[in-house]
Amino acid sequence: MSPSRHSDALRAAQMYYLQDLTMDAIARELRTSRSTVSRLLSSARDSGLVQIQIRNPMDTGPELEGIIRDEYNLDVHVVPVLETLNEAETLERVAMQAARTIGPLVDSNAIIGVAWGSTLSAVSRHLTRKITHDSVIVQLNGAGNMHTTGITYASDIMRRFGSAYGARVEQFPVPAFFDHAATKTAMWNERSVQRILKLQSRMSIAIFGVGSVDADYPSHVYAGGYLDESDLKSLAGSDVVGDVATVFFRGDGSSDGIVLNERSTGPALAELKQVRRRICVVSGASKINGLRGALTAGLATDLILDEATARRLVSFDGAA
Amino acid sequence: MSPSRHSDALRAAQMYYLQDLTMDAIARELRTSRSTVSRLLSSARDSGLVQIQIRNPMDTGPELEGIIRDEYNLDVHVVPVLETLNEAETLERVAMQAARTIGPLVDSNAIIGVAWGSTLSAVSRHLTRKITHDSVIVQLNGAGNMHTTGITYASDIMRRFGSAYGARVEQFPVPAFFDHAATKTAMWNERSVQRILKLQSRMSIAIFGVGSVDADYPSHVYAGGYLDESDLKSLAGSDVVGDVATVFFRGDGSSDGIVLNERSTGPALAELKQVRRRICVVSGASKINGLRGALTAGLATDLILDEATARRLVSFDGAA
DNA sequence: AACCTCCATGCACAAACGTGCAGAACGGAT
DNA sequence: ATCCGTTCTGCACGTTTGTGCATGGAGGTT
Repeated sequence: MSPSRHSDALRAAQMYYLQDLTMDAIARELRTSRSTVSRLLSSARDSGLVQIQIRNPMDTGPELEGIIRDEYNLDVHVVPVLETLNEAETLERVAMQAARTIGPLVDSNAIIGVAWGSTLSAVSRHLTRKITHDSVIVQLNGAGNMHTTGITYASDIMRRFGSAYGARVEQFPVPAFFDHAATKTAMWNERSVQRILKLQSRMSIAIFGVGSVDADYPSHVYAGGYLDESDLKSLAGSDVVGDVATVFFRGDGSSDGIVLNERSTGPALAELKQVRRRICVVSGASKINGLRGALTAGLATDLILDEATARRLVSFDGAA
Repeated sequence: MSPSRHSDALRAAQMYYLQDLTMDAIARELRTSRSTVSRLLSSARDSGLVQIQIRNPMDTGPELEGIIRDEYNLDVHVVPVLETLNEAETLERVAMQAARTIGPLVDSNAIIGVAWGSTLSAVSRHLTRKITHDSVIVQLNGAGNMHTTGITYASDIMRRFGSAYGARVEQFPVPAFFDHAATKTAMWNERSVQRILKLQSRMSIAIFGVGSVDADYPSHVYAGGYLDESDLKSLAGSDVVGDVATVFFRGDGSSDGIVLNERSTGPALAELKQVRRRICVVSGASKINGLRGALTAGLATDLILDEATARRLVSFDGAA
């Protein structure tokens, strides 16, 4: 974008959002047409020049958000969505709102860990630009499986994050699960891998969805050729309810003794919990069991989820 | 406002600003009419639920803002305004943008010092609501003069600040200038006055305009019956260029030996400079001399001013 | 119960806005 | 200098949004 166009956009944004002038009036001041002003404003919006935030004064009684907040001790953003909407539409809307909620949290010098999956993919498509300096996007877990190297799918997500925030992107070019734990041990000693692990250990923000074993539409992980018959059987045998970044856990939040985790490339839960800001995005009530496990494990500091799921989360909790 | 209306406003705001739905679509989801949604949204905006910020990535070369920022080492917000606009319109627009710029800086537990004058009056009329807890608005200087107690004028300003931020208001019921320095000394020992002075010493934010001796439309202070002939002569004799909260200073930022200050009720400049955030709002290029003195004195950490004045500020500086 | 006042609602109209399209302006490449 | 591809602009149209007004319902008073 040309420099004068940029400063015109800034001026227009100030006049429109801070001075309440109409586009018509702005057009006259900038000696251009109203439609140009309209375009300037939309470019100002999606280049992150204009930041719109909704701050919920949380003194509005013990509503949905308050209940969840108290129960799990985290920040909650319930996305208002009609319960009648289908999965895809709900996901889109949760993703859009999640993307815009995340924006203000991203700062310069941030190291942002990003998982992959259909939720994150949707979020990545709705990110609003924000100019930061020296930020890094680092992939949380490998994406390869028996059929593909997973590169394109996961890397699209990463790339979108990178370009939205003007950040360097660090991929993690390993499979999601190794066939043999020994291979993982070996790889973890490679310097190329250690560089990524080191970055991960310094993350200031982590963004992830959750997988749930019994979801209506099983997550990528459970359906995408990542696990074979015996793996799935082993999960069932360990009472696993879900995963975050291909690391599995039980309903009580524990993850010890789950053998599959020894071959997984995602960060151990204890490690993940070192991250200051851990943002979990969930769309679809059928993920409820995985979600509850993740929250019980204390994996998230921020939760963004649709209203229907939020409602189920508290109603079950109430019964328990 | 009823609680359900409030939560509807929140939902509507989320759907409109975060999910890009049209008001029509939102109306259907909330089972109401589109016009109600329009009204919900505007109530969400001016109750501070929706926060719109313009962040200027300051890497856009050494423009107006950058030059001033570097010269005086403070944060600058230049308000785009056509140079052809008259004083009143310019003031309105600067005030509106100032009010919205200040909003995000106000936090709970803040002690906010507020001066009075036509600039502050205009700002106070455009404040956007923001819910805070345990904030206090404290008057920086007395407003009485020989004709009136000044109560209504200044207290209107204070009251508007108070109700916008849900803050307690502490007036300063003294004249702007005492006739005799001795009276000030006496009053300053009164406990009622000391309470205010104590609050002032703990301010986290101060908001003020500047007066300029030679402004086209002289400030309230110079025209409103606050000073008599001999006072004005004494100011001229001391090379005074302007004032902040009825405390005078010279072009080089110094204020020592200005006798009128001994009778003024405003905070001494050294005291004012203790405040972490000092926001100066200026509209009208004829205040340039007062402004330059105030900036040289380092009175402000944040400056909000119209474009024409900003331009004159740098062009003169360049010549000096 | 009857009355009144206040305020939220929906309607209808006018104002403001977004966007496909065709032409203009720009910036290389030949 | 000419061509071509790209980007920007203004117009025109359809859509979306703000608001004065009349209506109706809730809550308070006599």
